[in-house]
Amino acid sequence: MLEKTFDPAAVEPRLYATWEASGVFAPTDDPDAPPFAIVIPPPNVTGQLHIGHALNNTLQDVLIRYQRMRGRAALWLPGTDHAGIATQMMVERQLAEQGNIGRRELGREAFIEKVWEWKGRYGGAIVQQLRRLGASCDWSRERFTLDEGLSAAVRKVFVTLHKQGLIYRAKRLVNWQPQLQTAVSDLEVVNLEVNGHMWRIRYPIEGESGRFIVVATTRPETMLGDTAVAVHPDDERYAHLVGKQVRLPLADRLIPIVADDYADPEKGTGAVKITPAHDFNDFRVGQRHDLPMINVLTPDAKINDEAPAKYRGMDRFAARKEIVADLDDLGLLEGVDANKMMVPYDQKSEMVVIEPYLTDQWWVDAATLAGPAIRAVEQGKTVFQPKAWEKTYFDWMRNIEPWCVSRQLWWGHRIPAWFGPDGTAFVEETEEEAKAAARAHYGKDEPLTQDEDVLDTWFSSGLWAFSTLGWPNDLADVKRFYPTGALITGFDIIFFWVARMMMLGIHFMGDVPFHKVVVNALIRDERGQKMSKTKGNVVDPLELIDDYGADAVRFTMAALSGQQRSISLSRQRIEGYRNFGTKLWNAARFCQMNDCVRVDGFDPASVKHVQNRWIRGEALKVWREVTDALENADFAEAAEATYRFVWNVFCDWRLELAKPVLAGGGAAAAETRAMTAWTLDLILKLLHPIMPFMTEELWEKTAGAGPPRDSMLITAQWPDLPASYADDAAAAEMALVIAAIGEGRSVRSELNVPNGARPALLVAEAGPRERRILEENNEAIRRLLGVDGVRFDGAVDGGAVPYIAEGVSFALPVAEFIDLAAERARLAKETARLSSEIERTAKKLGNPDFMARAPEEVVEENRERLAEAEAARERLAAALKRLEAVG
RNA sequence: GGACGCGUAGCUCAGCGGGAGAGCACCACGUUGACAUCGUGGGGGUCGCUGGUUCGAUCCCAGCCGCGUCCACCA
Repeated sequence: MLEKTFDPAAVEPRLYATWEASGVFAPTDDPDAPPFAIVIPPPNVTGQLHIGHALNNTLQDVLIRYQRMRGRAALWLPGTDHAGIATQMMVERQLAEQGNIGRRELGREAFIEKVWEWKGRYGGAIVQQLRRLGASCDWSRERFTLDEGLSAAVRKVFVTLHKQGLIYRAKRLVNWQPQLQTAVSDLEVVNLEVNGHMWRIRYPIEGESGRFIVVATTRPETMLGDTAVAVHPDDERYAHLVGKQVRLPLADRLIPIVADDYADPEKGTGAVKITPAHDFNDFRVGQRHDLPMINVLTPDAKINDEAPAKYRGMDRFAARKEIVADLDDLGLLEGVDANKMMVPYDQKSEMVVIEPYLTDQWWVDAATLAGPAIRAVEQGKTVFQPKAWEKTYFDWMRNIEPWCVSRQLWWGHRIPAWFGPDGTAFVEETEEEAKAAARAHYGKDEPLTQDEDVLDTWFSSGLWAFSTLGWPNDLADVKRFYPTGALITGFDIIFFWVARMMMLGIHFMGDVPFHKVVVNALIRDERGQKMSKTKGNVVDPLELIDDYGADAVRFTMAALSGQQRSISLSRQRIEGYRNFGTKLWNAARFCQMNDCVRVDGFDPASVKHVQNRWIRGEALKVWREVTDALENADFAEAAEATYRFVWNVFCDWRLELAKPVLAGGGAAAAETRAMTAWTLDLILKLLHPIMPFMTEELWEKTAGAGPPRDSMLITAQWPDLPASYADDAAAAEMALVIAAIGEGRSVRSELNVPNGARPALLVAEAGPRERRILEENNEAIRRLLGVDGVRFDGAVDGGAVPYIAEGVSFALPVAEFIDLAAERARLAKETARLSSEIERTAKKLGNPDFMARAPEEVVEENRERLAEAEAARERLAAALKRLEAVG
């Protein structure tokens, strides 16, 4: 006998261990099985499972479990990302906390060793957490972006792109993170609004004592690097000054006034200081006018030696204050205004102001790679779901900028470039090849030094769809599983990751990395607030799993996944889905108590009893719904369809109506038992992708009775139901009995068969109307409930109204008779409603325009509606009359 | 500044040309019964506002109001 409730804490770890040990997570070896692969969006190796992972990985697991049951060679390839910046920072922080020497003192090799040590000890916690969620990843193929194989892929891609001219080295402005002292990509910068100032500064015009040109700036310290002042060529106010020079205050340098379209007469004073080394727009102006580029900052954003001695070594913000004060002293500060402005911050910390900074970096020609990636989506080779994300993808791809891929970090893939004594770069996969290339170049051996920098983490992630499959060394899995079936990910990494995988996948594999991108929403708290540590509203999925079990969490994730923009998560919701699991568990318990055991060779096509024919048709319906939903990666629909079927069809009606039949015994009961067991089995299969633990447990618990199970549920075959299961006649008859019974009050739950008691049909309240309905449908009910005779015996002691059938007695204890006044009011209201409906519909059918232009089926529908409403009104009128007679 | 999306029951959301739905919450009744409950019934909505198209608009179009997100840039 099943326990009263399912105990996730005890069952889930046991089942997971069984699955994992049995090797079912690996794709089948069957060469005829069509392949279906998903690569996991690799979580940071430093990461902890958060609610977004729970959503994302639940959906992947649902899909892969479904495909596995469908008989595909289903591969879910897991792994983690080395997450250059995040990991390096974490280990550095830890070193600092432990009072160890810093990274630079430690030296590169020793530091990297420390990071590996850290990874060995703490890294990969998240892959254990994924197991708790039930993720059926093929752990035997787990990958890490810094694995040797993936590193080989990175080197090969980098070198190939370089030889194709798609990677190059250039000195340009980059987004510089001064705290880490590395370049970051545009995507790693976030612009935040802050209350700042705009200072207006007088630049004295050379040779015209006492005359100034006033420029406005929000970053006065950058003036030390000014190399021009620009005005608009058509700006008459300044036309006479173009070509003259100003003496740059404090720096005491002469710089020209140039005419350039960039200067906007409407903005500020119309004259703009040009600092090519510290501003992206100014950089372009500088290039156009061939201006010098003077960098005035050190890598940690202090003023450098290009500046007057006074400011050297000062932090950029301290220098700002000082410079403003000095300008004021010189009478060169015209004014200062409060100014709301957007300031670039480091996206990770949102604390460190990013500085445009002039450095040598490696760049990927993203615009060239983007072309085919755009076309692939235009042609539908890869589709986004929801489709609206394609526009986001196109907008970004069509305006893509070169991608800065070098990072001045230590933890990551070292750039495979070696420099000769004259600075010539030799980009090769190995040092030997670089040496050979250098020898060919110089005509003799020269000492080479490898580039100190590493690659952007997203460079290796961009290869994930094929590097994890063994490319470039072992192509067997690449041939089998590439392109993958679907990518399921959050919209926040469409640019970071999806776009790069598209570009690199198409370029190197000649085909898209995945046919479908399922984009899921951001999860918020129950009040719609973004979860954040500072707000303290972060929901820990592991805690939820502790409290409700993984199945409930998974079901919640699937059910909410349909929401496209954001998902509001509340515990109440999870609780509701946990209750759903309990409902199913108890339905199974009921089946067990009533000996609903699977029968060898049972064929649902052969069932005779109308209840069994009906549930067969309902089963076909839900099977279709769930299968279609999963084929379309519509997880919410799959969840809802099973929910409705299990609760509202199977439990509410099927099991309730089966009770008298089961109690009646004989062939009808036997058939009903077998059909019930078959239906339960179907439910377990349909629900397994979403609720793997409970369904597997029930599968196992029901294995003892009936024919032996030949496999675990996880590898059971997804059913394939014949269309012939649809039985319209049975559906119609059952609709009748449901309507008849359902119109009475409190009937449904009362169709219970207490243990050891005589089977009884208990109706709490049987008013005149219920009695009438039961009488009128006596014949149908008799047949459908599978009893030989049903007789209505009238009230007993103001309490019970027994039905006596052959061998079965149904008692209808009447707690209270219906409040006749209320019932009369209800009927009157309903009659009024019907009247208005009849009036409206009749009017519509009398409208010549409607008759002329509405589609035939709509007209027909309206005719039917009219007829139904009229019939219903008549019935009600009669009922009302009878009621009045009773009253 | 550009783009995308969203305003439907108290809450979270489905629906998207042919007489508005679900879950939760709420109220009432029942519950020795497979059910950490469960069941039955009920209240509650001019489907953001204003126009337009249509025989017919919650649904399509335009404008407005409110909210959210992304991108760009602000000397």
